[in-house]
Amino acid sequence: MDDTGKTGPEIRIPHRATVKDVARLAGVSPGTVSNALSGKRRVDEAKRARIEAAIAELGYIPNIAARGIRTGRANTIALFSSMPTAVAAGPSKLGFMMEIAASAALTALNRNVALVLVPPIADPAEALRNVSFDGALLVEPAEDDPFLGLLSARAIPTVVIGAPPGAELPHVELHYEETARLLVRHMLEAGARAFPLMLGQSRRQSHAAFERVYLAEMAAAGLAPRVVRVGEDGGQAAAAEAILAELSARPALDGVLVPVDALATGVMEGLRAAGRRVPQDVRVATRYDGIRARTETPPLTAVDLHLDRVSEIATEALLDLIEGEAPAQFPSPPAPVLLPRASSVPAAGDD
Amino acid sequence: MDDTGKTGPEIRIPHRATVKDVARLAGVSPGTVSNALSGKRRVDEAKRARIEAAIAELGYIPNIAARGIRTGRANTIALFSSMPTAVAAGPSKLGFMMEIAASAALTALNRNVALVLVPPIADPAEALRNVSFDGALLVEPAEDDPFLGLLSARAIPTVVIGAPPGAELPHVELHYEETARLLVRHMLEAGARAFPLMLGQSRRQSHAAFERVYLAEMAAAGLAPRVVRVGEDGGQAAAAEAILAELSARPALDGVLVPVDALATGVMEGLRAAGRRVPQDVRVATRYDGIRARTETPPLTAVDLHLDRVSEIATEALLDLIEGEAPAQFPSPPAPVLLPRASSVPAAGDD
DNA sequence: AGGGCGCTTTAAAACGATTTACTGGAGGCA
DNA sequence: TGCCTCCAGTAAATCGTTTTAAAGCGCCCT
Repeated sequence: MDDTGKTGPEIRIPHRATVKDVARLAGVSPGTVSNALSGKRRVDEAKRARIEAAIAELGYIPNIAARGIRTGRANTIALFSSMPTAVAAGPSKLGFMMEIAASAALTALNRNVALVLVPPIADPAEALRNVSFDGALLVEPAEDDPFLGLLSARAIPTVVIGAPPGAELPHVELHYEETARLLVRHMLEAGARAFPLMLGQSRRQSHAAFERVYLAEMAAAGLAPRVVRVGEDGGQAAAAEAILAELSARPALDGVLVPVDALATGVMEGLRAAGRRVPQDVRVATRYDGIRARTETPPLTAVDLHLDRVSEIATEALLDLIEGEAPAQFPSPPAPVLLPRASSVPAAGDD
Repeated sequence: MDDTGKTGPEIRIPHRATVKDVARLAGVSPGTVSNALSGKRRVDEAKRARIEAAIAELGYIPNIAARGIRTGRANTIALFSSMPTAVAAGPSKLGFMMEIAASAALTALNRNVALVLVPPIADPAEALRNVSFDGALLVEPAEDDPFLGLLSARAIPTVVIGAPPGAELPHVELHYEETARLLVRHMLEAGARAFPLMLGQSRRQSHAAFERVYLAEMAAAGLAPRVVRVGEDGGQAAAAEAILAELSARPALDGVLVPVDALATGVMEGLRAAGRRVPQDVRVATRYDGIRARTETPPLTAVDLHLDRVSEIATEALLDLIEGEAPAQFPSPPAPVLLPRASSVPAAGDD
């Protein structure tokens, strides 16, 4: 350390009060203060009053780290996203994750637990090393999700939002099949007859469910199915390219069902480039009703997934789990609701 | 504790490895392991290798709470929002805060620090008691912000986004005046002559700056200014009511400048109810280019504040501050950019 | 009166890391 | 060779809290 100047905080730090200070001032032992605070054991009413007074006078705030070392609790839960940043962060950096985060943070804090945000970074193990938490909320993990392995290897309580690969973990449904059914049937009702399903390449339950339902419904309607897979890392641009290729191979295309909203943006871009009109020539629908769906021109038909409620349920469940309560059955979130918009429903005057 | 059943986790917890275990396996003392890990002192190359091996074999992860108790660091920063929930959370629970949160979380984690989200709750002191952090990011605090007092009383390093009341704290500019000037001049250029400025009632720097600039620019243009204040707690509904009252008192109104986006939504609602067309009869513009501005019909003219970059700068500054670096001058974020939209710019065919 | 019971209180151990203070050995210099 | 310095290593102290084990006290019952 060099000597060129008085660097660093020379400010007199007010020696944040400890439980010892409180005990001394109240004339009791530290153990008693602890008991008064936690309510784990009876403490004499008069003493309790003196303790309260001392706490107020000193402005005492318990040191959470110190408590954590003894109790093994961090009073913190983590929210992980493993989606590739091109999709999760995207141009607007909002969406899915953040909608869940806001609701989870509020729910957790109401139970005196803080929520930490763990964005997708290069090395997942690195994240684990720098953040301490009692449990994790995992959003729509892929089959080979890097966090999933780490979390279960460490036996960290985890609640999945969506459906866990393997169905081993407690999870809160996002009603994949029902959502898929809503959208496929809507496309059919909107008059689409030759519409591919465009999915990301990562192995996710939601993709599999969409594919399953799509194939079944198309078969039932006597139509030829077609599934297109796009590398999610490429994001929007890859989707635009893919839809152009698709158009030249199958010019009769009259719709696209593209669940991932970032890819939907790309599809719209591609359609515009190819001179196809939405919705007159091609119907488009996506899943998540986020900023992308709403601000496209025209706005995209999507589904209200009730993410705030889902997140709330998942957070409550995780906190129960951490406290050792049996996971029991989670309340099922409200059913998804279709939000028909101009991208699939021609307005009266359109042709 | 009752005895009705084998409750609690009987699962054999794998005894998470500690520094002692690592030391024993590597044949050194715990202190040496600590030094190897932190790099604070030289350690023999051969020993270091054995330690690395032991760590890998045991899957050792340092206990952050234990470290924190000794070093006084939590390796965590908090993001506070004190905005009333009716505005900050609103129907979509997205927006401003979350956009900042996403960017801050990423920046922090790149420096091995976690970000915790502290939503506005009833009792701010309660929040402080349950979350431990080394520093705080405070977004656009009001004059009498409840967190502000608590944070400075505890001498917690804080960086304000926006401008701090009293200019005491380090902060990152949101260019209030420049933003206000962009918008007022745009309204004038768009042909508005009788347009009130609608503000929330809370005492914020941004409101004050908007008012100052608005009054000056109107005076320069020889126009009569008019400032309307609306209780933010009422949110959207209050704004709708206010604009209706304004319309009946001043039927000549031909524009509204309403910086808070939740209030802007209310204004649009009120204008629709009154049968005024936007933008033909009334020009409308707001500040934050969030989901509300983009999804209104017509979409609202707004300003790109570069929140992601602002948040990144603020987070870096806070981390430096925590590490004792002189705050120095923060890099100034990019200048705000006007985003003219249909709410203030009549399309070619409109009349 | 004395033993036993139940309750609150306290002193001390424990949690898992970092930091301090000391030790022993290697090497340099006279 | 003898002395001094420097360096890496270890044992022990330390951080602030909770928890354990033991002690103290009052009271009832016989």
